[in-house]
Amino acid sequence: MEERYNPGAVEPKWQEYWNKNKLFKVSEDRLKEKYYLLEMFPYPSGKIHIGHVRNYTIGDVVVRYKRMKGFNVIHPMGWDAFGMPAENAAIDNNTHPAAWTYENINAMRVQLKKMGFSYDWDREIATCRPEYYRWEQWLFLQMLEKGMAYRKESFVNWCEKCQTVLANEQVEQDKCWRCSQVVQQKKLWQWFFKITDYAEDLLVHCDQLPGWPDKVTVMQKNWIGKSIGSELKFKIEGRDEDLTVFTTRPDTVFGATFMCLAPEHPLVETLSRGTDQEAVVDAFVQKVSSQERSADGVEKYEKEGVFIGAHCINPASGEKIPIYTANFVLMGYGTGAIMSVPAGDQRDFDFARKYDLEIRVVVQPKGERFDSSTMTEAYTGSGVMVNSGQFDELDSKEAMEVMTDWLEEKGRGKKAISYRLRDWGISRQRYWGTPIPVIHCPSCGVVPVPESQLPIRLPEDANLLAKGGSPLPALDYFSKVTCPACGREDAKRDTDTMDTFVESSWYYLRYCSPRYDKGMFDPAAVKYWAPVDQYIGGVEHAVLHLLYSRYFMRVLNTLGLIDFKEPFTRLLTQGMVCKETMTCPEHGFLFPEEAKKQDDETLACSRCGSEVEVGRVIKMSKSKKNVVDPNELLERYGADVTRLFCLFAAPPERDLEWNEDGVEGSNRFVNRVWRLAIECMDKMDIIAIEPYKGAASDLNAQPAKDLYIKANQTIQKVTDDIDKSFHFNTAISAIMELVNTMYTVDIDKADAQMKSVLLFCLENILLLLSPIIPHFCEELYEKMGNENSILEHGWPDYREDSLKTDEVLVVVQVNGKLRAKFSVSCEMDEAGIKETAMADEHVKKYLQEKPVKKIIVIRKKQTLVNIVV
RNA sequence: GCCGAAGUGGUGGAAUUGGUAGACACGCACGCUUGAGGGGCGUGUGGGGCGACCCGUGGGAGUUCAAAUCUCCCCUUCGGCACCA
Repeated sequence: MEERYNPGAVEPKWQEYWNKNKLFKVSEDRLKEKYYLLEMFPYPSGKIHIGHVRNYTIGDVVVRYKRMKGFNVIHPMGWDAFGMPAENAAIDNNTHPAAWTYENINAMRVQLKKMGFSYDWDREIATCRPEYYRWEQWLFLQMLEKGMAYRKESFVNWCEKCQTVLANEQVEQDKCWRCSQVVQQKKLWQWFFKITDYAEDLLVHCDQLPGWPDKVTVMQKNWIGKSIGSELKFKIEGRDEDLTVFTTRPDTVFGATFMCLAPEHPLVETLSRGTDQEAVVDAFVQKVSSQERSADGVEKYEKEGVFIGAHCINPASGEKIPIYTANFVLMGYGTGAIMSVPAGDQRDFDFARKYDLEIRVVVQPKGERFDSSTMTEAYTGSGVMVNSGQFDELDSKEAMEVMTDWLEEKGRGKKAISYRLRDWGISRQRYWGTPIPVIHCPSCGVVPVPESQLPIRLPEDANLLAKGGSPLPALDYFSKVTCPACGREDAKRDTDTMDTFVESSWYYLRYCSPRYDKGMFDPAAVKYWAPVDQYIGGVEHAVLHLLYSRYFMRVLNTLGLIDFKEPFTRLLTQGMVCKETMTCPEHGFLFPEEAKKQDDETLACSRCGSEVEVGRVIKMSKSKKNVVDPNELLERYGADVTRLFCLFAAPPERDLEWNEDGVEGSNRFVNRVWRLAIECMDKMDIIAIEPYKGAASDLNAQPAKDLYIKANQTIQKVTDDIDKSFHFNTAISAIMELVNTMYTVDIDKADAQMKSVLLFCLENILLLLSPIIPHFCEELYEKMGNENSILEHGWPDYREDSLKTDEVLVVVQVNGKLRAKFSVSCEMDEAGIKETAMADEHVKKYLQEKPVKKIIVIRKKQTLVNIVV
C-alpha cells in the first residue's frame, strides 16, 4: 500500500468518478427537503484566486454535509460575465470581449473542477449569453410598463478621453482610473429603477433577516438612511409659489433666519433672474459645478454661498428672510433646500458667521442661557424653547410634534420622511452589457421593443479599437431602426447597456431552471428551490448586490411572478484574504518575486535596486500585485490539503492574512490519517471486524471505553460546528484530537473490543472529514472495502449514552485561585466532593487555620469547587 | 464627524450560557529512528523566579465566591457612510 497520500493520482480519479456518475446533478423531488446553497458567482477574470478557493470551499463543505444529512441539495455555479474588464482586456490584447470572456470561463471551470467542488455543472450559466439576458430585457419591459423604470436627466462621472460614464469606484482622486484624465460631471439622460418605492419595505425587513450578520443589515439600514421630520413650506416673497424644505428639527423653525438652496435647484436660476444678483449667482453656480461634490470634497471646499436676490417668509415668525444658494446643500437629498437655523446646526452657524447673518437662539439646555453674539458653536441638542412665540418654555422634543401640527393647520407643513437611498441609475455607455430594449422615435418618444423582438442581441462584430467608449451608437445596422409604433424609419435604438449589477440581481432564480425558454424561470422550479437557503460571499457586496437583489425580489413579487420577497434566508459574509503590498519608489507595486532580500531587514527592487517599502496588509487585488495564485499550492499539495488549510486557518467570517507556513501542518495531518488507516488495515482484519455500535458502558476495558466516548464526542462536536456555526477550524481540531488519541493505542496489543472500537473511529473520521477532504476520504473508504461512494453514506450519528465518562475531573479553587485537581466518580454527591476537596493535601495548605466562609460547588460543564476563606 | 466590528503566546487561532486561559496547529529547542533526510516518532515551549510561588487575555476602574467573557471610561486597529438638513 502507498506510504503517502498521492493527490496527483487520487484526486483526478474521484473527480472523474463523480462526474461520470453525475453525483451532484439534482432535480426537484417532492419527497425530499430541498437545500439551496449558493456562493456569489465569480467575474471571469481568467484565474481563480485564493479568495475564491476559500469562499467555495466553505460552501462545498456545507453542501456535502447537507447531502449526507439527506437534503436534496442544489449547488450551482455560473459567471457574472458582463463588465468593463472584458472591454479593457479586449483593447489591450486586440481581441473581442466575448472571446476573452469565454476563454476565461473555460480556464476557470477547469480550476474549479480541480478543486473538487461539487457543483451541478448542468446548471451553469453565463450572464453574457442572449438566452440569459433576453429575460432581463423582458423584465425591463415589464418594469417600464408598470412605471418601475423611468428615464431622467442626471449628473454622472464622465471621462472625456474615454468617452464614457464611470462608476464611482472607477474614479480615483478625481481622475479616470484608465487614462488619468480629470473626471467631469456631465448631465445625461439615464434609465432608473425606482428602488426608492421600496425603501420602507427594504428597511423594515432588515430586522426580519435573522440569518444575516448584523453588520450587513446595519449597513443596509444606514444606506437607506431614513430620517423622520417635517416638510415645511416657505412662501416666496412676491411670488405665488412656495419653497419646500425638509427638516428633522421643526422645533427650531423660529430660528430659521435664512434659506439655502442647492446650486442645481431650479429656483436658483428662476429667482435670481432679473435681480442685481443674477451675475454673481451664475458665476457661483458655474464655479461650484466644477467642484467635486462627493467624497473628500467636504474637506477640500470651504462652505460658501451667495444671496440669490430673493426672500421668503418664515411660516412661524412671519419674518422676511433671505434666500442663499450654498455649496453644502445637496440636490439629491430631501428637497434640495434647507431652512438654516444657525443656532442649531453647525454648518448653518459657520455660514451665518461668515456672511454676518442673524443667529437666533431658539433651544437651550434647561437652566442655561445662550447669547447669540458670543456663542462659538451651534447647540444641536434638545432643551427648552425660547424666542418661539407661544411655544416658549416648551420642551423642544414635544415641540416638534406640536409645532408641526400647528404649521399643518396653517397649511404650511406636514410630517414627512426622507430617505438617503436614491433611485438606481442603470444606463451605462458601455458595450459589454445587456442592451436596453427601447427605441427612441422622433414622433412617439420612448417606445418599448416588442417582446417578440427579444432578445436584442449585442452585435458581435463591434470594433472596440476604433475609439474610446461604446461602439454601439456608430453601428448603424444596430442603432438605426424602424419605430415599432408608427413605422417611422429614422428611429434610434437606445445604445446604452445595463449596469452589470442587474444581471446579478436575479441569477440565483435562473439556476432553478437554467434552460427554460418560456420565461425568466420555470415557476414550478422556483417554487421548489427558492429562496436561497444559504448564501456565501464577501462583505464588499453588503449594500450594492445584496440590496439590489432584495429589491429585485420585491419587483418580481409585485409583478406576481414569485410569492416571496427575501432572496437569501441566511447569509455568511466570509472574511477577505489579505496580504501585504510591496512598492518600489520607481516601479510602483511589485510582485513578491520582484523584491529581493537585501539584508535581514530590507528588500530591494530587482530592477532598480531601490529599497522596497512593505505596505499595509490589504485585500488581495490584481492591481496591487498581492494576489496569491492557488495553482502552486494545488500542484504541490493537491486540492484536499489546500481545502483543509483554508478552513483550518481561521473561522470563515474572519479576515485572513495569507501565510503559507501552516500548510505543511495540514499536509502532515492528512498523511497522519492516511498512515493510521493503512496501519489499521494492515494489522486488523477489517472485513471480519464490525465497527463497535453499542454503549460505552458495555465495553470492558477503560482505554476502549475512553476512546469510544471520545469518538462520540467528536461526532457531536463536528456536527455542531458545521451545522450551527460554520466553525470548521474547531471541527478539524476536534478530529485531530481523536486521531492523536488513536495514535496512542498500540494496535498490536489491542483486543477484539478495542479493534472494533478502532474501526468505529476510523470509519467515522473518514465520514466526518469527507465534506472537507472528499477525494482523500473516497480513496480510503474504497480501500476499506466499500463499493459505493462515501457520498452515498449518511452523516454519522453519535450515541447520547456514550458522551460522558464515569469519572469527572474536579477543579478546586481557594478564593478563586486554582489550587488542586482530582478525579472522582461522577456518581459522587456534592457533600462527597466537598469533603474530598477539603481533605486534599494541597488545599489544606491554603486553608490552614482560616475559617471557611463559604463553599461553592458547580456541576455543569466542569465540576468546580471554590472555597472562600 | 457618525455607525459597526475587533484587540488573547514568537504566529494562526481555542475557550464568549461568567467557572482549569492558551485546545488544535505553525514555529522553535532537545532527543530518538534512518545510510541519509526537506520523512516519521517522542519531550518541552505565555512571562518572571533556584524555589514555594507571583504575574498574565489593549489600558484603567467596577460587579462577583469566580471576569478574556458582564458594566463604565479610555487607547489602538480595521471596515462602512460621510456637508443627509
